[in-house]
Amino acid sequence: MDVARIAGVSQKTVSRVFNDEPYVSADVRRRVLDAAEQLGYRRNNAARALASGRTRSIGVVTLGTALYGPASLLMGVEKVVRDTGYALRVVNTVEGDPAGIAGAVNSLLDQGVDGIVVSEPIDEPGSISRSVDVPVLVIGAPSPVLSPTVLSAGDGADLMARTATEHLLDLGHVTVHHLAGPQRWFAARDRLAGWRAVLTERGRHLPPVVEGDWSAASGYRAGRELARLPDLTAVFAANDDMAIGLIRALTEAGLRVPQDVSVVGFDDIPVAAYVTPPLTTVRQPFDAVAQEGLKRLVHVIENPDDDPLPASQPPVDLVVRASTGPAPARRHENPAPRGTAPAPPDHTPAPADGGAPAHD
Amino acid sequence: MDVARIAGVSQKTVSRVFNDEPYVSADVRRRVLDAAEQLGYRRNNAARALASGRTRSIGVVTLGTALYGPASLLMGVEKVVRDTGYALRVVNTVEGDPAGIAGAVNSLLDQGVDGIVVSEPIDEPGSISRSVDVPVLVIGAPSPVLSPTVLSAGDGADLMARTATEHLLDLGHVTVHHLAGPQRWFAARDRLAGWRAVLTERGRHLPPVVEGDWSAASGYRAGRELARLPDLTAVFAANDDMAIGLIRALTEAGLRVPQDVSVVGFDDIPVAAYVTPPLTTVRQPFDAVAQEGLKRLVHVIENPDDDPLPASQPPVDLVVRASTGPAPARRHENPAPRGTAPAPPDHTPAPADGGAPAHD
DNA sequence: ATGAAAGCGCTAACAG
DNA sequence: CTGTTAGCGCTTTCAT
Repeated sequence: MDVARIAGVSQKTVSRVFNDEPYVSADVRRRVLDAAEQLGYRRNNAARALASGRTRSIGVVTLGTALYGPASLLMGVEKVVRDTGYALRVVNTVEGDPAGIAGAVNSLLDQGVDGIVVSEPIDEPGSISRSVDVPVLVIGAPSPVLSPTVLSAGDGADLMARTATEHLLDLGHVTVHHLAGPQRWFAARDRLAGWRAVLTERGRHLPPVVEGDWSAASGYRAGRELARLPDLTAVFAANDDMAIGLIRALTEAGLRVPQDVSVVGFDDIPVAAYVTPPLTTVRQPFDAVAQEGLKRLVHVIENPDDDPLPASQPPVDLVVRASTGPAPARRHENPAPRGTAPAPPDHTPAPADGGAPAHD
Repeated sequence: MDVARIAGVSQKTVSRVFNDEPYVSADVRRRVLDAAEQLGYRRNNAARALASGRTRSIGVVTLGTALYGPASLLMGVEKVVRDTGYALRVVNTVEGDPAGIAGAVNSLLDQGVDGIVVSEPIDEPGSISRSVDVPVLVIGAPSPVLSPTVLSAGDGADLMARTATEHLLDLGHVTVHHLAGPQRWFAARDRLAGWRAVLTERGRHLPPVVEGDWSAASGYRAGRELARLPDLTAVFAANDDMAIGLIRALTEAGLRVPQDVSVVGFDDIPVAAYVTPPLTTVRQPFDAVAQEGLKRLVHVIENPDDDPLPASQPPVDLVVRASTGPAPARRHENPAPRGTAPAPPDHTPAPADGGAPAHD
């Protein structure tokens, strides 16, 4: 190593300097740093990885979509990974890819990573638990792989769904319909489960579930169906995009939101406060989830023998805007003609703020 | 190497098998593969990289946002990188990070990559051209780094902006206002340039530019200002999120879209067809751009001596929906009271479809 | 068609 | 505080 020669020290000493190890005199450190600077020296990661057995990188398996949720999670993960000094390797799983999660995890293992993050995996039929030997953090799902250390994060979805449903019930709606996400996604299943639990607990009628694919287009299609239901007064949509498509379809069918039908979304995407009407929704704490999960993953990687750090539940954040309001007066017993505005019953509270965004 | 021993061959032969090199008899190949399978052998990438000097990985520098544009680009890049057998390393540049692009590129170089993709860089003051020794693909901007081989892709923004502006002018609007993106972004500057060029060419008045930060919230704020302008009849917004916030503000101010003011967005985000009114916008060909750019980057990496593959311009895709319509009759000379519906002049074409999504 | 020897650039383990 | 000796698992180069 040339740096060592120029600085007049051994290779090992150079190594010590660059790894911030103790026991290097200030003088020697200076000389090494100068020599390195002068030579434009940059240490070779491949060699480091080979010699030490650690790659100092973390792999993440994501869905190949630009959907707000997964994308936010990925950005959150990247930030923490970088902050902790690791490098990030990314592999997508494509829906319909036979290899699925297992294939993605495998390719990460081939590349060499010290830990793996599986973000919002979907339930691939073929992806049976392969066992891996590095710690794994699974976000928003039960673990699809076997590993000596499996951490999980972001599993508050069902509680958030409960809150959304309860909000609607508390406004006086007799029951709440659900526009679900694709049931191959755990995230979609959890939201459905939370919704169902609340309705069941309160002894409410469980209307049939309509399933979308997360897109506004699918929400629109579902909305055309739902608009025909005479007892429809409240819908909990599994994400904001579908809620927006749904609202468009309802509006076109002559139903007013929220006077005739209330709609709650999920995620709080950036435009949610600015669509018409501004969307009541449950904000997902993507950054917090990513950050906390990664901290724990890195801790396990670097202290394999310690007890894993405890997980914490982020608080549920229901953002009430203008797409939800009190149930229309006995609409299900005495259906007013669609598109007509029944005078709001005077004992119910006024709808939430009708215009300006609730936050920013 | 155990595989070699069990298969009864030399280490080198195992290497040949795994690299699909010629001159291995079918029999030997079988034995090696069996032995590897049996041992659960997986070749060590660090050692490969160390010995060969190639890491078989490509690094990408992205903005740390979940914005639809950057996120779509990243997903497109991931797909091609995976398809070509490379691994993907991701580093974000955070706005305000002093290290900026240069820092991100540096960390990628430290990690070891065979090529670098810089996606939609912003104009960091301090990030003066560092010279790097691997090929670089820059998407949507002039190159922020010096490299023996610099490729570029996705620079059709200015043409797309022209098309959006022309669409508005062709509808009879006297001039077009522009709600710009943050001018530190090249993407924002290109769109502004395209808009300005058209207006100038046609000898139209150039109204002052309002600058947002890509968010719906900033579009909303801009909309409140713009709503006060008596001659406002058409706005070209630099992205869809801002267009949505803008429309909300205009609507709240009593202006109808498109009867009083026409709005064109940029990107064609998935909800664009479902907001009210459905948004006329310019669709960005993110996947095509990523795919074509990466193909060329990989080609350069693997055939350093060949001529680089030629770039191609994707066609501009203006999606006309319901947020644009004919200019109101002489609104600037004889301003109708805000919020009133002037009867549409009968010689003008009807606005585009008012409801159902144009595509899916 | 296959093998032997050398070495990529670093860190681990131990000496001094 | 600093140096020596090995060797990580592969590819390279040259033999055979």
